Amino acid sequence: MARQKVQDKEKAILDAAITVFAERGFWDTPTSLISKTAGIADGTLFTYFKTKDDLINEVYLEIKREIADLLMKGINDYTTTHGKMRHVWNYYIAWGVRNPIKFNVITQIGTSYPLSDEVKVQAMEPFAEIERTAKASIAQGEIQDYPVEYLAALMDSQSVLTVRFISALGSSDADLAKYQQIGFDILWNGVVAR
Amino acid sequence: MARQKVQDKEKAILDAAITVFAERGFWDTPTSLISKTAGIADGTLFTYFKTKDDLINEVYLEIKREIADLLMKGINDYTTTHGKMRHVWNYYIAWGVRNPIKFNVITQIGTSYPLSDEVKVQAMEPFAEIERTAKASIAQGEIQDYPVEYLAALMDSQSVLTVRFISALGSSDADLAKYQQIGFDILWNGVVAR
Amino acid sequence: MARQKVQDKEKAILDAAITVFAERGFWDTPTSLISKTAGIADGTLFTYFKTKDDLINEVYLEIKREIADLLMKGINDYTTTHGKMRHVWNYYIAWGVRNPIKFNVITQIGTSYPLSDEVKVQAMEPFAEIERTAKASIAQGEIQDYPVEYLAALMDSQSVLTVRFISALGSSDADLAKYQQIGFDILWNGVVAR
Amino acid sequence: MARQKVQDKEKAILDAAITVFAERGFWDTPTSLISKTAGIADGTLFTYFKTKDDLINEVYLEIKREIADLLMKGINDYTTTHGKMRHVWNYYIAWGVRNPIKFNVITQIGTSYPLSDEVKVQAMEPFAEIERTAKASIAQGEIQDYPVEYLAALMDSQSVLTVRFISALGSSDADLAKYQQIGFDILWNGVVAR
DNA sequence: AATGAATGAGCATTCATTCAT
DNA sequence: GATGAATGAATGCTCATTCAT
Repeated sequence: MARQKVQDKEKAILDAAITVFAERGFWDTPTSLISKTAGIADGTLFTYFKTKDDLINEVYLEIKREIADLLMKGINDYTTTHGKMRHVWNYYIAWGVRNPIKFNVITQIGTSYPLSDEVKVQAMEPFAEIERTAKASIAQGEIQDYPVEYLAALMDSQSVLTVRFISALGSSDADLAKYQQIGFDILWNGVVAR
Repeated sequence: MARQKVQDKEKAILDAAITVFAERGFWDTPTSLISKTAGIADGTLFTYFKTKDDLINEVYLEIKREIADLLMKGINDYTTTHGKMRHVWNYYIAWGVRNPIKFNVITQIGTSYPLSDEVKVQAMEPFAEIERTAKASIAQGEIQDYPVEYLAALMDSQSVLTVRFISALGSSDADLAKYQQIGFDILWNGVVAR
Repeated sequence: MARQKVQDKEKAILDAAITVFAERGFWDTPTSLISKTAGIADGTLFTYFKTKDDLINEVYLEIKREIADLLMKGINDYTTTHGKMRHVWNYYIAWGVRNPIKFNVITQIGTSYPLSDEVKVQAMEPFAEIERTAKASIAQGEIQDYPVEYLAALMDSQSVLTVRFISALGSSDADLAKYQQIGFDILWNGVVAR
Repeated sequence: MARQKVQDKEKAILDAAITVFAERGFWDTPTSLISKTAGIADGTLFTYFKTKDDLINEVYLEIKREIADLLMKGINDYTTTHGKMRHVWNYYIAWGVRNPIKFNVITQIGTSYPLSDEVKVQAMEPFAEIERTAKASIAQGEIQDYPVEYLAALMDSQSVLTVRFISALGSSDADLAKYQQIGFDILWNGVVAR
């Protein structure tokens, strides 16, 4: 038996990519720098990812999955829409602030890289639960009857902004807590029916 | 006369850059394509912009200035905070929907290009008036006492999202009007004191 | 038994190489494709052929040997020079037309690959009988007194051309017969003493 | 006015390519070696030839044109088919023997490179006159009624072989004269009606 | 012996920038 | 100032070969 493709190595490449992408932006990052950072030979990268494009898509998916796992984990401990959304909001903001590198990388890729449609779809899937919750809430007249897609996009964009804001302030626990609160209040007050 | 010609050429380069950046993303756009689109020789571009980086920064500033001019123009026709903000909001959304090329270019540059600090500062300046308005409003207890910088960032991110949303729907006048309304309502309800 | 297996594998590699060389030209054929076609692992190829160069040389020899076996087999059924040459000519042309893949591969290698001298010599050996026949014929005054090496080369080049010509026409039996005849007539009339 | 593309430089690249192609075969020749040999920067090669493929096709055409010019020049000094063909034969053989490098390169490219159809057609054009002569001769019953395409191919392949043979012998004037004679005699006797 | 992951030199091509004209 | 040919470093990816398993 020859050496087997090791998951460790794939992971190492992904991690290296995330690190250097965060530092220099992926447009400016040669694959050779990723290999070097991962501690492997230039050619080896391509046994794990057929092209640089594949690697970027995979980096994106990997991080999205990590986020989804985190956010969906405790979500059913809550029964109210407010509770569920608050949970998602808080965890996402906290994750973003605590993982600034990964956070930068997904937002960067998301906004300025032509991801494959397949990947886009896969990246959305895990968040379906949130949309379901929102729809139910609208149906009950709890939150206003705005198109859910707009609300989803809104929540996403506002969370990104909030993470960036906290990061710019220095990512202290106090700021995290403060803007988790402010951000969510604005969002909720903005959409709740009254 | 000669002066005129020169300014024309600079403008031509800037316009060409915006066009091709929108089409292919600026990371993927060689300066030679910009020159060609502008109808000038490859080398000439560099007598107007010392480096490609300078050009990108200038493109960004140029568009930001255009937006600022537009938004600030009629702002003092309104006396209330609500009126002023609504005016800014509506004009910005409409401008974005009607100028998708320029809109894409600034958001693209803004999120994935390392702009010089100087340019970032210059780009903010024209929007100072809005911040002043917001501060006054907070002082009067009209809108809640949240940090203005956060509010400014919020308004910005939400408007970008809204433009994108309308564009994705096809940019009809009806959608424009609808989401101008929804978006502003959510924003205002989110921050207003009650 | 194990011996058998080994020989089978070497044969499998050679066959695979011929197939893919014919399809894509050997300059454009990675050894990995040969391994894959042969149903073995990349590394295994190199236990049978030390380098790609060795493999190419061996492919060449293998095919040359096959041709030699075929041509020399019935040659002594004929007693006249004309009969012997006609036999060789006809069989070679027919073999080339019926085995276009192998035919292409040897001509391709022969004209554009730097074969080792040793291989060149080995490839010639089996055709010695033909040269002997020609020499005898010259001695008897049957064919003209031209250097045999030139005659041998002539016969070779003309047969290659003839095979290619028939192949280009579609390799029908009628064309095969027709150009076997024409080609040989020209050749024989060209060299026969009168 | 900027520096203009100089014909000298294009010529220098073509010459360099021919030289190194002859030495190592074009499959094994990196463009960087051609540039170096031509005394230009790596990138410059691509301002004259868009791709390596273009360069190879152009090298082929260039040499074919040179040959055509040479062969067609004095051809109409002769009135008989025999005279015309002899002229073409002699000049071609002599050119090949005196220009072994170029000669190797065209035969190499011709037999093992997938030339564009357009180039193949262009390369044939100048030799149309020869085919016309052959056809006329057949019509008069001077040479046998074999398909002209076959005859053309035959003449070509036999001349290549003859050049190679003379070259292998050392390219002396004596050998040149001797095999010009032998080769043509065989060819003519092979096809002439009797 | 067989496997196939690992290696890293090598390659065609691109492109921002320079500079002779 | 304008031009566009020249430059050469940089890049994504390939592939013959090695070698740990």
